[in-house]
Amino acid sequence: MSEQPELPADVALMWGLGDVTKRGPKPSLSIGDITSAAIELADAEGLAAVSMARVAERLGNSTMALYRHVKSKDDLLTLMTDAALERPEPLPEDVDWRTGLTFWANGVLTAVRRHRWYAKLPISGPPAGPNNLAWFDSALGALKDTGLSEEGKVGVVMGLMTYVQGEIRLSLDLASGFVENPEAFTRYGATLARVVDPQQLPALAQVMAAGVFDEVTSFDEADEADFDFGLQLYLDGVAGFIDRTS
Amino acid sequence: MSEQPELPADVALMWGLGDVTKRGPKPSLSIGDITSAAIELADAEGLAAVSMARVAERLGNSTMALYRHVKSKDDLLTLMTDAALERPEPLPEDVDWRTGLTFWANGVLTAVRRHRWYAKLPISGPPAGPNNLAWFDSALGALKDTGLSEEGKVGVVMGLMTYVQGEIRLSLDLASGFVENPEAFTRYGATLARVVDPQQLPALAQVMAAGVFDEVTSFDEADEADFDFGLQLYLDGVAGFIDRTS
DNA sequence: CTTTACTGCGTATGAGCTACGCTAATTAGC
DNA sequence: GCTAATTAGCGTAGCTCATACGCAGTAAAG
Repeated sequence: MSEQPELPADVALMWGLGDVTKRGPKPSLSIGDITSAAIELADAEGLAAVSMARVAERLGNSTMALYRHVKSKDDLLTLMTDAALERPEPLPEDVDWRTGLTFWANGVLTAVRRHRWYAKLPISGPPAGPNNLAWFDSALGALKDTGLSEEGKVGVVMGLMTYVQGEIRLSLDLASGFVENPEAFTRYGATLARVVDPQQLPALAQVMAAGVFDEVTSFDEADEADFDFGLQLYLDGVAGFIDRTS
Repeated sequence: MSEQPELPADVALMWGLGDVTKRGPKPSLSIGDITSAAIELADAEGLAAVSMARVAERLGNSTMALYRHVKSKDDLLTLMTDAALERPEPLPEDVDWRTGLTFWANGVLTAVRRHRWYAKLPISGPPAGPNNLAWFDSALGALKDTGLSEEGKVGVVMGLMTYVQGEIRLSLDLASGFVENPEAFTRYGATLARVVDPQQLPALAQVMAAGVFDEVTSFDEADEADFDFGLQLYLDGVAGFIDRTS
């Protein structure tokens, strides 16, 4: 009745819209419990540690019990991608779109940084989970007073999401690469020096000669600055777009 | 002698700078053979099909033979990330930086699109393989005549890489999500309608009311347009940056 | 009280990565 | 040419995983 069957199964799960039947034993597990346990495990020991057995163990249940609530492991991973985002902090009142989007982008970044495994999960479709949509809405809301068409707003937000996505992925991948093998970073300048032939890669050689890769940056700082630099460039572009279309 | 031991093992592998010893049987496999076989397999059947056993089978060798050339499966995946990029097409002569970077960005996109699994592989460190560095050099070269400092160039290119990375990942993830489960896309508008509460997500509801999600776009086209839209916004920002600093 | 639907779980299967050690090939040094 | 050193290929086996299947117990429905 209240539930048409049109919703994809995983979307229904994320919104907690399963069929509510009353027979049988009370479930001792909820999807939320399972998802949280999986997230805690991933936070603590990395995504590789998330096996159905380990998650079940953490919940004091058997491995196969999980399959009563979740169709497959991939299903669980999808749930994790939405749950990990949590709800966005509401935008500050009465700020211009640029401040709003900067706030938003930094919010996404810090939300995701709490879960270093996030970037390793594939995105299986357009945003559909409650948290993902809340973030989507929040970014669109920041463009409220720009006079852009709805389609224009979506384009701007998509581009921003793409940039932030890229930054997240790069940043998190590099961060875990750093933990695994710091040498690759601290010795980066030296490595390039061994390997780059100025004849073949002249522009790169020139950058190296200027000493740009010499300083062993603390990496987290460098990253933050790069993110903001690229973000502001993108927002400059958006500003031009808004001027042009209004 | 000619090889200091300073290079990380995987970088040495990518550049073909292993120690050259002469004793023992002639290897019947080269690292290049293994990498190519793995890439062909991934192209044909997806990344999940790339197991050490399948790769070995394709080469007519036993599984364990591979481990004489490659430290682990992760090692092999790292090699694949560099090899899959191939060499960049040289930039057209005498074009301005903007045309150059647009050409470059589209080049990356098409190179990577040949390998749909690319986005699923983690980036373990800063660009160090021969192909990665060639792309890096190519982008830096496009900024040759801008008067930017070397550091400024690196910043601009990093931002661009980040954007393109994000686009690649999103685009490829969504594409494979589409193959797997087209409904999630064709029914996206309907799904949102079921799930979005206009009170809680007003900006999103407004976009939906404007019908932006109604047309079932052919998806590939939509994607291409989005990429270019965001790219041009970013380059607008870069143009401003160049003006400001010269 | 019986039927029904549903939860939890034990078992088993098959696939995957890789440590270990053996065999055979090839070259270095004499 | 002969011996020792070194290395490639590979068979076996151990471990971890995801998950199909079916059984047993439980709570609501009739």
